[in-house]
Amino acid sequence: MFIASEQLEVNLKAKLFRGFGDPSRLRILDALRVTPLTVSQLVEATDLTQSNVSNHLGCLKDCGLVMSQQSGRYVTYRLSDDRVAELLELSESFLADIARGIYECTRYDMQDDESETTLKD
Amino acid sequence: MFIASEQLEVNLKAKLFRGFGDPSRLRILDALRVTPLTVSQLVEATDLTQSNVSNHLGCLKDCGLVMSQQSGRYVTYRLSDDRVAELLELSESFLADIARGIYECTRYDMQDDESETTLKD
DNA sequence: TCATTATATCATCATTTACTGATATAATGA
DNA sequence: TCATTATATCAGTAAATGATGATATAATGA
Repeated sequence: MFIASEQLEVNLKAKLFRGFGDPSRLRILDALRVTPLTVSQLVEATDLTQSNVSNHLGCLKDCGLVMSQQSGRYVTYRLSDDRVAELLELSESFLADIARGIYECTRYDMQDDESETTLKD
Repeated sequence: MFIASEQLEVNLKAKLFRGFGDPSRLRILDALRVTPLTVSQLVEATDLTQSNVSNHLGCLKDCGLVMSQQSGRYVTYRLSDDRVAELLELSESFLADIARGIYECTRYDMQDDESETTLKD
């Protein structure tokens, strides 16, 4: 049995991470790390279609990763919090080391092309 | 046009975040934050089925979030890096503030039951 | 050797997700 | 008002994903 609020928290956290879990959305977020941008600027920056960008922005907003501000017919999106960028940075630092580890560390057992991380005993 | 290595990096990052992007996997990771555990201990800790846990562990390993160590017929899983826990902590801190913000900040425009984060202008 | 135990893998099904193209909404300027 | 522009939404489709039950593998102890 699980406490309802724990369930809720875990679901919310999963939703948050799923916001980051798509290459197109990561490209949108990467663009917004530099500066706030309108939808059409994001379309240009990412080479995605307009409807695709709008849909992803909806998802990102729903996950709380971005916020939007309308002025005239433009809607400008920005990261909603410094920790969004921090999460991206931390993941990049982690990935860099994972990649390094896979090539440097002989205790890692690589098989196939997948990045296996089995620790030999 | 996108540089191939950028594409690869973004795909890898998306894969990493998708590892966190499921409630069952988050519960597994939460359990492993405290201490390394065998598969059967994880089954008990999470109330998931054995095959479900094994499948999720495969996913987590593939994403580089956990590593495994076999001893006898037991396989013990642990978080692969401190930054896995750090990413979880950062997301929790973020979610806590998002939730607080939604209730406290009158500049946020809530509609429906969704956690809207539209900034009024 | 044989039965048991721990874990992994596989096929299947239902659900979710991402993308596309078309259309709707709504602000602007002529 | 009308045409244009910026953005959002929607239906349809293809692909990915998570859960389940059954089965495979492989280590252990009798």
